[in-house]
Order: sequence, then structure tokens, then C-alpha cells
Amino acid sequence: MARTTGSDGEKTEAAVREAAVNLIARLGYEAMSMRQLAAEVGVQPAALYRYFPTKEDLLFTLMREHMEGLLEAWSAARPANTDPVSQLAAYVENHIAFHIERRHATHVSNMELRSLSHERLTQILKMRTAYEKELRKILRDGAEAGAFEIDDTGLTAMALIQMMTGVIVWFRPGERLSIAEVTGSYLSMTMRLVGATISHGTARPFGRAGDAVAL
Amino acid sequence: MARTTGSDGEKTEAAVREAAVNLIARLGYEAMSMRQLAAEVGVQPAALYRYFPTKEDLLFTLMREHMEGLLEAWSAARPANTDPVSQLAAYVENHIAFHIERRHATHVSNMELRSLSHERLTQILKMRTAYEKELRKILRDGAEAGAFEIDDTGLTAMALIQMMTGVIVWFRPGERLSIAEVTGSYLSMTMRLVGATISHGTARPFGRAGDAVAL
DNA sequence: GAATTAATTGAACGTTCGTTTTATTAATTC
DNA sequence: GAATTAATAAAACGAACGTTCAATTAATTC
Repeated sequence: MARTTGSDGEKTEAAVREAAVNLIARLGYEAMSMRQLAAEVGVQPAALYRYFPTKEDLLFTLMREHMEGLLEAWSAARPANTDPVSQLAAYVENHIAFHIERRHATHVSNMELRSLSHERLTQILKMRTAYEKELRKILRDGAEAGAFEIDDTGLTAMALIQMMTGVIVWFRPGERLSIAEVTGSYLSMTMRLVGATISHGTARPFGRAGDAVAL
Repeated sequence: MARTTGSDGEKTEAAVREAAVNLIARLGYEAMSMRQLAAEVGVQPAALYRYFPTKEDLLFTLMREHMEGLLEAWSAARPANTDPVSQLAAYVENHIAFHIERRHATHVSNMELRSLSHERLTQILKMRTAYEKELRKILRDGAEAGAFEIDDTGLTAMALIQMMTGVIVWFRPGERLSIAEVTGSYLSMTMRLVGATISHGTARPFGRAGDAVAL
């Protein structure tokens, strides 16, 4: 056989990406074979090479697009001309929503960095650093404005990001907690952690979590 | 050739363990070959199988001993009959000290779980859960005693552990911050995060970080 | 409807993998 | 110092790996 009826390059490539994210998240990049991936897509191994010249190209594409998506999501969610507390709240909400929605892709982007070539690793890390820089700026602005009490901006940013991203390790949609509840709790913990003393105006129903932000 | 002069089983096994932790942390379990490991130790691949019957046995041994070490470290560090704030402080200090000291082993234990058989994975996760349970108990006791203000004990415990363990991702000994400074900052952030309102009596030099614990 | 392009199969390549087997030598025991 | 045990080397096993190549068929273009 050769070309199959109804075959479509775009659809196949999309199927490859989706299957790859899931398989790599579950098995790890090194442990996933191109044969397994092909079987999951329902295609012969050789067909994969029409879309991705090497296995590493596939990994890099997934990672790059994940990071681009994260930066774009924050660009769209970032509030303009507001106080640091509101900005921090927006950052936390965007971060958690994005990562819960893309658990598998986040897993891949965080765990498989060592499988990239040096050049491509640098490229991904550059994007990650840019994203973290946004948080550091919010924290610095807030500290200077007296809205936060922070020891070390860089250290606090890393601690917050690791805390928030950690959500994907234990959170499962549809279990004990809803996304809104989780987000509310993390928002509350974040505000306490940075010593936020000024209300950020939003009167959302965080329950006890909301009260903790020193409204 | 065969047995080499001066060869010693205990020393070789120790060398294998140490090299394995470093190689797996750097390359990943799947990416590290037994041949690479043997070369690092200065031995032929077949010699490894005298000490570890399979590659997975080697991984499991490293992980199990790491987790046992963590539980033992906490057992030794856990203060008896003190207030929840002091207990939490001890937990944070022990956790960070242990993880900074064993960065590579922690990396292995956290990242390579999926390479274990189901049975062994369960065994490791049981130890991990037991360790996390200790933190949850401290948080619950503190919340009941009015020393902490916590939304959700389980969620807070996960957030704290992920935040603390994250230290190994960015911390490098001998760079900008000392271990004491990092520990102080994390202690401060932890106490704020859980809404600690009672001093825990220790007057250590955390600087501004210490002040933040509402002394 | 012929020519061209897109999509895929099937088979194979050389390499590397974890592991086993057998032989050999050093250290220890008696 | 002979017998035994401990520790390794050397070579090989079959299986799986990422990838390539040529052939083949579906869809599209003209």
C-alpha cells in the first residue's frame, strides 16, 4: 500500500503532535519510540518523518509552541496600568489556568529539556526566562510601591513559579477541588507569601482565601 | 584479564551508586546506558551486574535509599512537644538542607518515577506520602490551635513541598546566596504563606526574613 | 484524462541497547 | 600452598532503536 484514502497532511501532523505530547508525558521522551508513536497515530513509522525530520525536531516543536503559547497567553491576560496586586493576581490566575489546561505539554516542557541540543535548549530557556522576568518585575514594582514585603525578588519569583506549576503534579480535574477553588487558594497563598497589604479591588468569591489577601 | 589487583566489591558498588546518581541526574535514566555507567566507574559493563541484577534494580535502590534517608533525616530533626510553628520551621529547615545536600539524588527520585515497575512505584510513593503526611499533620495541628490560617491543608502541604523542593532547580552552592540565606527566606515565605501569627521562639539571624514571621 | 504532487507503505540499514555466558585472575581460607 | 571464593574481563546474544529509501497510490492540477 501507499497513500491511503482520505489521508490529509494537516490532520496527520496534528494527530502526531497530540499523540506525541501524551506519550512523552506518560513515558518520557527517551522511552517513547517512534514506532510507538506511529502505532498510536495509526501510521507507519516512516510517515512521521514527512512532518518532523528527527525525533528531536518533534520534541523541540512541541516545547517551542508550548512556551510561545504561554507568553502569548500572558500577553493577552496582562492588565494595563493597574496596581501590582492586581497584576500579580492576573499572573497567578493566568499561570494556573494555562498549566492546568495543558498539563501534559507542561510536563514535557519541564522534564525533557535535557534531550534538546545546546542551541535549542538555550532558545527554550530564553523564553522561560522572559516569562519569569515578567513576574520579577511585578514583584519589584510592588515592593518599591510598598504593596509587597519581599526579601529577595528573584528567589521569591522562583518559589512562586515552582509552587504554582506544581499544581499539575497533583491536580486532577473533576476530583475534590474545582479549578476555581484551586486558583482561589493559590491566589490567597501567593498574596500572603509576598506580604500583600493592599486590596486589589476584585471582589471575587474566594471565601476564606479571599479574606486572607488583607482586604 | 579478569579480577584486577586491589579490586574490592564494596568500593566498586559505592562507586557505581555515586556514578549512577550523577549520570542519571544529568542524562536521565533512559538515556544513560549501562556501558556509559561502566566506563564512568572504570569497569566493564558486565561487572555492574554483580551488584545490581538489572538496570531498574539499580534505579530502585537509589530511589529507595534516598527516600529512606529523607524519612530518617526528618525523624532525627523532628522536635518533640513543641508548638506547630516550631515544628513547621524544623520541617522546612530539614527539607531544604536535605534537598540541597542531595540535589542529584532528589532529581532522580522526582524525575524517574515512571521508569519503575508498578509495584516499586507504589513502594516509593508510599514513602513519599508518609513524608508529606507529616507536614499535613503539622499544618492541621497549627490550624486547629489557631497558630495558622489555612484554607486547605492538603493543598497547602503540596504547595509548600513543591515550593521548597524547587530550590534544587535553581540553587547552586557558592553563588549569590548561601544555604543559610536561602533557608531563611524560605522559612519566612512559608510562615507568611500559612498565616503564622505566633512566634516560634527561635531568634536566629534571618534578618528581614525573620522579622516577617511575625515575631 | 494525463501529468504532477501529496501522503503513505514496506522493507531494510547500521547502531546501540540491556543482559548473559564463560573464562580468568586476585584475594582469602584452611 | 592447595582449594575456594570474590571480582572482573571479553565476547557475544537477540531485540529494539532512529532513520532512510524506493515503490505505490490518492488527490490535485492543467
